[in-house]
Amino acid sequence: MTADAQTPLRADARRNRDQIIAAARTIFAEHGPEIAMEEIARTAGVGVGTLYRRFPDRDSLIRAVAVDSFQRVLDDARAAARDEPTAWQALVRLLYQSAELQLSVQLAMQSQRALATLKQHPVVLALRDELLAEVDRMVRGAQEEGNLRPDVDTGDIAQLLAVRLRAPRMKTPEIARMAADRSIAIMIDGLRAKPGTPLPWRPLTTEDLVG
Amino acid sequence: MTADAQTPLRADARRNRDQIIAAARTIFAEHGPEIAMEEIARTAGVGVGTLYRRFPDRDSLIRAVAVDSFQRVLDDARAAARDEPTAWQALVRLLYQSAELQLSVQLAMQSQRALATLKQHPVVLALRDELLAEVDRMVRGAQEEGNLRPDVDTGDIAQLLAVRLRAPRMKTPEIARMAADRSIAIMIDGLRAKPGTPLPWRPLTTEDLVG
Amino acid sequence: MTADAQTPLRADARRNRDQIIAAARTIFAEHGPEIAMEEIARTAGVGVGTLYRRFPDRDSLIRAVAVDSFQRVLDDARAAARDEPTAWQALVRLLYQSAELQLSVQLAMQSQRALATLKQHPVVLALRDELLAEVDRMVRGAQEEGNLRPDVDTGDIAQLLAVRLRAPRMKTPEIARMAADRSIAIMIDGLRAKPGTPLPWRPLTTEDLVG
Amino acid sequence: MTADAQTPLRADARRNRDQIIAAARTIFAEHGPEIAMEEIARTAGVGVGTLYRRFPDRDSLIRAVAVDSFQRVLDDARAAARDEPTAWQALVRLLYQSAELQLSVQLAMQSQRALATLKQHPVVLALRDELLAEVDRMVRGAQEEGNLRPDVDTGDIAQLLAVRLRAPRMKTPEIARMAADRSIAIMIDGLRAKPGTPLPWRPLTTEDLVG
DNA sequence: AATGAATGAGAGTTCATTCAT
DNA sequence: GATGAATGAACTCTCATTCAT
Repeated sequence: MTADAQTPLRADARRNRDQIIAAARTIFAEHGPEIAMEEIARTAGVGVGTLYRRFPDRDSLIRAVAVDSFQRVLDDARAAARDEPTAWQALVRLLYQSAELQLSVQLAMQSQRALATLKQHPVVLALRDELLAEVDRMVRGAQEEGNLRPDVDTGDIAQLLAVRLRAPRMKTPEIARMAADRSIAIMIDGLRAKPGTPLPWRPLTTEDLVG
Repeated sequence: MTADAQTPLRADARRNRDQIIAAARTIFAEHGPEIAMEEIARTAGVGVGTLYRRFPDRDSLIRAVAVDSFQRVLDDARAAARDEPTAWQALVRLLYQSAELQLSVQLAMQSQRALATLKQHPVVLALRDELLAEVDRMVRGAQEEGNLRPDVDTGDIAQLLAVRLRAPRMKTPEIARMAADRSIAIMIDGLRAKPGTPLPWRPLTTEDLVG
Repeated sequence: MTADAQTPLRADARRNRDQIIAAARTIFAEHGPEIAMEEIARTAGVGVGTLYRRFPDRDSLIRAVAVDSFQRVLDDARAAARDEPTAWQALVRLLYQSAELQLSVQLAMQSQRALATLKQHPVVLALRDELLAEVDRMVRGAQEEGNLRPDVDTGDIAQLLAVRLRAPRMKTPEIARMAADRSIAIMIDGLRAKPGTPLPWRPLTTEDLVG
Repeated sequence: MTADAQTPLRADARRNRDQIIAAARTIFAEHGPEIAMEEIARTAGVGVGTLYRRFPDRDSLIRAVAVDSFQRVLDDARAAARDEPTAWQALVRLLYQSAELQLSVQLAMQSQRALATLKQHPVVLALRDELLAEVDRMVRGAQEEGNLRPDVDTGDIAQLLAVRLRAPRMKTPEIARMAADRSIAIMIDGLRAKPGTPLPWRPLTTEDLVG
């Protein structure tokens, strides 16, 4: 009944579901989460009726997209932790790869309603917590390695991760890519363990974020 | 200050106009530019009719808010350029003060429609260009001073300026303030003229932004 | 307080009132009686406030225009009765001159509301009755003269009078004029006392009209 | 029958569409083309949403009603041409039957906007032209028969046809019927080929009408 | 007394969601 | 199960009328 599959859907139903989520991802990213449901259905190549059979209301669809998206970031983070030689490098890679995160965060940012919706959803919260735990491990590791300045904490990193999502739609995708990479590089330089200036206030922890 | 003052409005009309823009600023920031017009009117303490007399449609109101907002950032930037001893310090101050910019950028980001609206509007475009010119001067100055790393350009700074708009609505305003200050501080450290790592690609210029 | 002047208005007020009625005549004829009040005020060269001071609501203005218009037709009818040598000629002249009647009848025809409004108004009703009485006299006279076929009555004439108002806006005003004159001429030929065919039903009297 | 049948509508949709047009016919005739859309929907027994799905805006509905109405008059005219022994009798019958035409003409007359709308619509224009062509044939035929006075042309007849639309809403439907029949009879007598008086100006042709 | 700004009820239109086919 | 038609609440915008200047 809800997005979280229980009975393993019939093959065609499964295909529909996937098409719908894919369409919603794209179209939410482009037009925000208030886009007409009919539009999403059309893009997915199904009727509205089918959309509503799968996702009983808009929030349900938003949640499904967010879960899907968070899951991908989490996978990225875990792959980075596994494959990179140092925690610092894993962190750097995660920051560079944060593009995917953009979607979920954008969803949340673009509308109060979407935000509220996601904050209610246990699956989304669980995934978010897992992601933060992963980043937390990297932060501690990188500080122990001496690569990450000691006066930051996970909350600070999360802030920076979120940067990627600003993307004031540049002239071309190439420029957008450059812009993102460069601003992350600047931030990474600012994160290295050879502080130019002490940071103001106090390190932000995971706790500070969890609203 | 406003976009199209022609006949100097009657005193009460003027007051209403200002209240409406103020209300729209707040409420756009909080709920995005699709919020019901009635809501804005109520917040401003006027009837919908009055709102519509002043701003014939939603776009017109969005434009007015954006102009008002851009004007303030521009004022900030000029004050910084005038009052600070070095271009670098002016730049740093502008980055810290960028909160105001948030609104206009958010407006543009939150909806495709708002973005399109603003890109059409000559006054908004003119203000944007003036602001970029101001930042451009600071960048050159700070590089000549040897305070700003030479491998960045105005486009890179504009990217960072836009960071402030992420604000995943922290637990409390105080934490939000801290978060903002700290991420800016990290970026500023990354900008100092003692690069840890060369930045990827090439410096982004004003040209790269003007889409 | 109502349209029917009591205290002889101040000269400028009087001028305003006349301008408003004149403007309303024109604009009602062109756009129907639902036209925005503001439009009428603008055309009359006064503010809405002034319009409302003179005519407390739309109905009141409609009534005033109708009275003004009926009065002119009545004047025409009386002049015809006075100046023409025979009743038949007076009738013919009235039919040709009926253009003015057009406005009031159009007013009534174009909207249910206007019709209801006018049917309520004693002054309008009185004028209408005086006009019908005048036509009635012509009809009897023309039948006694042997010029008008005996199997018609005043109601039939009133029907024909109303024809003038159809005017499906011809190509040019000249053609419109021609069209009106010719259809009236055809009808007049049909009215002459040398019937081609007996008319169906029975003569329509004034009574049949008064709804 | 309808303007733009593309996909053969589903049975229920078809039924709704017909009900809507029927309701609109009635209610436009009674209250003019500015009547609230909701009213039409209620009369048709559907929701506003359905009305708007079928006819995206008011103009679109007005056009559909006009097309439907014109089609009926055209059918009448053709039936008359086919069934009546002489062109004169066909013409007489058409004049008497012109009640149906009333609606379309009223629509056009009652509001500037409706008129403009119809003048744009190719289907309406085509039907109008076909109707005029039909009348044209009758006129020539009746003149050749010697039944119709030679100094009139199709434009004159069209004028008279339009008479039926005046109907200053008589006391009862019976009286309205009588009034219409009688004024047409008078006009027909005026049209017979034994002119009492030469008509003024010159015969009006189809060309004179096509504005 | 004249003006035009303010108001808010109401009309037009869209779209999330339900339901008949 | 899929589809798209129907529904009506919600929102945008207009305009008759009132009221402060």
